[in-house]
Amino acid sequence: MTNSEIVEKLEDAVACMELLEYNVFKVNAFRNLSQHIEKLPSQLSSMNEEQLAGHFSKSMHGVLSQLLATETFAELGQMEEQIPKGVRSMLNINGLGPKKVRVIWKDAGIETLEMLEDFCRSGKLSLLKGFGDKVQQSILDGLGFLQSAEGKWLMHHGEALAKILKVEMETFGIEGIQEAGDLVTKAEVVSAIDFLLPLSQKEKVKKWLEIRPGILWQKAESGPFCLSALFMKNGGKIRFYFAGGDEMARTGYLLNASPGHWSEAAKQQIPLYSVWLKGDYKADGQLFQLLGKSEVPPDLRTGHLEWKEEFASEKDRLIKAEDIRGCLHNHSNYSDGKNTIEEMALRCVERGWQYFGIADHSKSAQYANGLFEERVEAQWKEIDALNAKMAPFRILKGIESDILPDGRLDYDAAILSGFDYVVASVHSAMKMDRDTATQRLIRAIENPYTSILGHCSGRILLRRPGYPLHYNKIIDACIANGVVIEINAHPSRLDMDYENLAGALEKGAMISINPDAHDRDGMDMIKYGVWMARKAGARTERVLNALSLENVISVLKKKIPVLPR
DNA sequence: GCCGTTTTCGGCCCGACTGTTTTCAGTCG
Repeated sequence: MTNSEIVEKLEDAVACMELLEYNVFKVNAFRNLSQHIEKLPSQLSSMNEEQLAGHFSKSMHGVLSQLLATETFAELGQMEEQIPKGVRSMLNINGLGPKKVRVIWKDAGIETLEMLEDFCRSGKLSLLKGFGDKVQQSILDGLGFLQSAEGKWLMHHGEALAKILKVEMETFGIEGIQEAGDLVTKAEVVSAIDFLLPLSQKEKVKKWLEIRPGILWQKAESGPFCLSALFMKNGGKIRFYFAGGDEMARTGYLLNASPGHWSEAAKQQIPLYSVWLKGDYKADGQLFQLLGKSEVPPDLRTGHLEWKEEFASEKDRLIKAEDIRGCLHNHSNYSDGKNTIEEMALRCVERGWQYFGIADHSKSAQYANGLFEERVEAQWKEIDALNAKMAPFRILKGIESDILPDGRLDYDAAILSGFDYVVASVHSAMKMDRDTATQRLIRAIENPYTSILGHCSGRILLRRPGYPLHYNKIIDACIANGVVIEINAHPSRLDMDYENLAGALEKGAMISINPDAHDRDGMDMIKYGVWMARKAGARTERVLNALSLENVISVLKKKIPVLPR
């Protein structure tokens, strides 16, 4: 069992305990344990009993030993028996916490999400004590969002699962496995894990599906060229497409392009469909030759860029992972990160980067151990000392300053002016309407100390939608005020989304691809931001952290060269 | 349940919003 699987189980336990009204401090002890394990650099499964006993208290050691041996623990099993699964799922609805869910469960006798939906639709929920029309509507909205997210994976989770499945299948003797679909087109989220295989492998895949625990082969939904299956843990789809030797490229192309790619081609009277269907080709490159077009890699088959006249000359100028020279939105153990500033910086040096910016949480974010003024100054001193030691590598002094509900930042000018740059982000009061939320962000953008607008919509993919915004106004304000737009590269955010980002780049905005790393490994997440920036059409010179240190500093001082596209 | 002790039990992070109340509980980040 991996640490993250253990954390999942502990979080399940926390949810159960809250629903069963356990002593809040016991619940917190489990929550703290879970957070502690999340931050551990090494896997618990690699520790022996003696080491475990040395690291954890007696009772927590007992829990962890059981988890490692049996993938669950006695108390969790007992709790799960007492609470219907549907009741536990209700905690995933935005705005519903353990107290309200308990009332829904115990007072109204609601045990499934379907029952909850009916109850809300009939207007009965708003009659319960402590509930009203707004809560009822917000639960209905939440249920809708939950349904739309059901059975999907964040990209890093989908990628990891696909990798495991591929290795298992290869070990089973299945050959010629290719990933396909969302994993290859690098979609925002993975709505199905798709594989493409030679037709000769179909019987072996069937045999593998018969014996693989946790995956349910859906025979009724399978056909001669596709086996469909359900990943039981999250209800997600896993599909195995098959093609005869000559048809691999044709089938692969069908799987590895988004609907927009086809519709935009049709709109522009490009004969993609007829060439795809009848053309004589064995690889994608030949297909594009037949079309007389420059080859479009799968991640750019979105319909946004690839059929434009200038694509052939532009595509090599799009940002690539190797163009990145540093990263600017990261957290250290000063706030809620796991590593020291030096550890984070050293990882950047290992990656061959020239600079690194620390942007810990600001004082409003006390839940994340945000920095009061005294600690900011202590951090600056530490950074100065590290810069003296690590030159010519450079650590920039940043902060992720909270945007307060009225649009002010949460430090005064005296402190803000001391940073090399300020990432302004929203972390609270996210239920604003479009006009109010837009005004709030614009006020923050107009703050003379704001350098980068962080994760602007506040969305968490598959968990909550962002607040609505007038994107045109936000983008115009960023350009007018020399504020760089972040693409938060964490696969749960990818915010600003690539479609709005494309509009921003068209207008001449500058972007920064920020991993929002909370530990050294978190910097790997930058690749997902690069993927999205490419879809948005970001050329290297429009990406702040692909610039040299000297140019980064000049941009952060608001000297952005506005280049026409 | 854990921690830190003045060793045997008291305290455990918190500010602010939202929707429901009519002064506050629940939720969130």
